[in-house]
Formats: sequence, structure tokens, C-alpha cells
Amino acid sequence: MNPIRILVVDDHALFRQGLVGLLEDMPDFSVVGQADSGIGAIKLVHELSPDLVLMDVNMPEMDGVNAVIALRARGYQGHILMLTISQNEQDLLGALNAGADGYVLKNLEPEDLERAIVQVREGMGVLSPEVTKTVLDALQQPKRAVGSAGLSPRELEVIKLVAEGATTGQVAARLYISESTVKTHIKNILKKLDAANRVEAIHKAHQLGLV
Amino acid sequence: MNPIRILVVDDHALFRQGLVGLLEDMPDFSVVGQADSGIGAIKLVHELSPDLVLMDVNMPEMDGVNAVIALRARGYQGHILMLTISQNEQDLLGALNAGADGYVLKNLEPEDLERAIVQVREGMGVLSPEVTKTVLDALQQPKRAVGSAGLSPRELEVIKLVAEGATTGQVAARLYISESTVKTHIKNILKKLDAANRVEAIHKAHQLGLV
DNA sequence: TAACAAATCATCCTTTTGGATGACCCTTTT
DNA sequence: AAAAGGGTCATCCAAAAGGATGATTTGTTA
Repeated sequence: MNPIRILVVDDHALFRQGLVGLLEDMPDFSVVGQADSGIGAIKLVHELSPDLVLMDVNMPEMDGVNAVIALRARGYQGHILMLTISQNEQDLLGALNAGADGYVLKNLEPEDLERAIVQVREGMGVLSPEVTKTVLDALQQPKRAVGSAGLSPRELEVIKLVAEGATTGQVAARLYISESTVKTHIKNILKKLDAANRVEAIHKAHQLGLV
Repeated sequence: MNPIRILVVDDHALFRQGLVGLLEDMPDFSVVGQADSGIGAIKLVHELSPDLVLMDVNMPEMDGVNAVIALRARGYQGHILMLTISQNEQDLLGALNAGADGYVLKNLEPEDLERAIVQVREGMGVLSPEVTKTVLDALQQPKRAVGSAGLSPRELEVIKLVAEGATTGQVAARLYISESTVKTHIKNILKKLDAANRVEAIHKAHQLGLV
């Protein structure tokens, strides 16, 4: 198998050079380029089409997260592995949300970095143990306080149809009940959600996760 | 340091017994109980208050995911590590969202299991490489297509006020423009969002993340 | 310069909403 | 048995919303 063509992006020349030397010593890898900023990374990715970008986060000019956003927006399909000292939640979640395939800390052992790169190359994700918890926490969906905010099952049916743009008459037809009944339901919904009109009711329903 | 008190939950007696033997051979661990279903797990957690629950997913009666939900709902604060063969996305995300601290596959080496348990015990999260990608994908927030779905800045101002329940007249007053103008804005918003009325417009605006 | 999008305003007319009130029927809880 | 909540229906009326059309002004882009 051909070596993995890697682009190294880090603003600290010393660390970057050391890293490149380390990677070049590994037979499966080939460092095809280096950049010291997000701007430079974008340029080189376009020119070199590397298999994988090893990206620092804290950099002047354009930081790593914005570089990932820019790369993905430009259609770069290759793998991006963040390699940083930052355990900052914004950096972490920002990078992953932007489309990074992994996020590992610079304190890892060379052989762990090697394993991480191979893993990403195989289409898997990688996270350093230290940041995994933060990711899992971010995954937790806000718990629906009451689950229905006091709305009855029938009222939930009505509000869902209303949310989709149905008028009173259309809701009545869909539920095989009279318009009067639908109006009563909506009246009660407005009262329960403390909404002035159905628009605000849907707005609050969304915030409560009812729809 | 005291050994980590572990509860093992798995419906396959053979695997469970083997696992228990393995854990007991590790000096830092102490298996304080075993269960073969989610129901049994809930009962034993209540009685034993283990430091960590090693939980299978696929089980009769009550599966592991529902067991986690039930445990967390009952206020269990200890650590829960899923140990399963299932790479099913629902199982994975369900367990993590329910409050599991980690999700590892049964194909891992004994020493990796040991490392995973210690890691969770130290408050970190653990994911098997094979499932990390799925988690990262789940983390990606739906991209705001245009960021505004083609709505102009003024239209965004209008729709935000409408979402809060403001009528045409109230929006006009708040923005110091005439009702006619507000109606025109809303008309254009309805067209752009392909909504039949303002209720549906707010509904779609929520889905697009505009409000 | 011409075309275009955004923002502004108006009139006319129909449909939809929302408020107020009262009523009947059924379960579940007290 | 009585109370409470949910679901059903009706009438009346005022306010709000939506559709169709046309127009002016101001930037910005082609």
C-alpha cells in the first residue's frame, strides 16, 4: 500500500519540524507539505491534495477550526486530524462539528499518533481519552422537562398539524372532528403554553421539544 | 487505592463468567455482583452501589440502553461502561445519550478493557475506535444551508418578532415601519420558506435554525 | 447605465383567528 | 356521589392574516 500523504500544519516551526522528522521515520507516512497557518494550509491542500491533514488549533491569522471549516466548504474530502494542546470545549466541538475526523492531544506517544493516523485513514474517528468525556457530554440531548408541558395527547396531535401549516379547518378534516373542537383545543393549548397566538405556541413548542 | 467495585451485567452466562474471572485476576478490580438482565441490574445497583457497571446492550426483558435510562432516572451517579458487540447506531447513541460513560466493543483485548475501566473511573469517556466515527457524525449539527435560507436581514428581524407572538401591528411598532411593509415582508418570507402561513414559517425557521 | 434586490408604503377583499360563553359525554380520582 | 380533566360541539363577533396589485427609493451588481 502506498504511504499516506500527509500535510502538517502548525505555527511552531520547532514542533513542526520535529513532528515531520518523526513521521518521516515511519514507513507508512510521507509528509508532502507543511504550513504555518490556516491560510497556508488551504493553499497547500488545493495544490497537493494530501490524504490527511494534521492540523494544529491555536494559530495566528486563521486558527485550525476555521481552517477546517474553510477546507470542508471548499470541498476537501480527505481526512483531517486535529493535533493540539487545547482541551478547550469550543475548539474541540468546533473542530469536530466542522468536519474533523479526530482530535488528539500533543501529549500522546509517537506510536499512539501513528495508530491514530492509521485509524483515521481507515475511516474511523479518533479522540484522546481526555476529551472523550466532553464529546459525550455534548451528545446528551437536553432532557424534555415534562415531555409534553402539560399538553394532552389530543392537543399534541393538533399542535403538530398546526405546526405544519394546517388551518383550523384542515386540522378538523385530518382528525375527523369539527372545527369547533379544533378551536377549543387550540384555545387550551394557547393557555397552557402562555402564548398569544398559534405562531408563538409553535415557537414555544419547538423550544420545549414538543415538535 | 481501594479496588474498583464492579457490577457485571450480561445475559450470556458463559461470557459473563469468563469476564468476571478475567476482572478478578486484575488486582485493581473487584466484581461485587452479576446480573443477566436490565431488571436485575437495577435491583443490584440499588443494593450494592457499585463504582462501575459493565453493561451489555442486547439482553432479554430489558435491554442495556433502557437499563441505563432507568438507572440514571433513579439517580445512580456511578459510572456505566457499555460492553457489547452491537455497533448499531441506535444502541450506541441511545446509551451515550442516556448517560453511559463509555461504549466499547467485546472484541477488545483484556488489557484494553482494563485501561478502559480505569479511564472511565477517572472521569473520562471511552469509545472503541470502531464507533468513534459514528459519534462524531452524530455531533455534526445540520448545516444551516445558507445561514439564513435566503432571507434578508430585515426579514430575519421580522420573523424573529413574529415567532415571539407579535402581530403585524406589533412588529410594525417595534420596527418603526408601517403595517403594510410588515405584511409585505411576511408575504415574501412565506414565499421564500414555501410556507402556507406564519405558523408553518416559524416551524420551518426553527428547523433551519433561523430562530 | 441598466438590471436587480431590498425596503418601504397603499388599497381592496376574503379567509382565518381568537375571545367569550355555554353545553354534553366519559373516565378517573376524591 | 361529586369533582376534575379531557374531548366533543355550537354561536357570535371583532381582530388578524393572507392574496392580488402596484408603486417609490436606495443601493449594488452586471
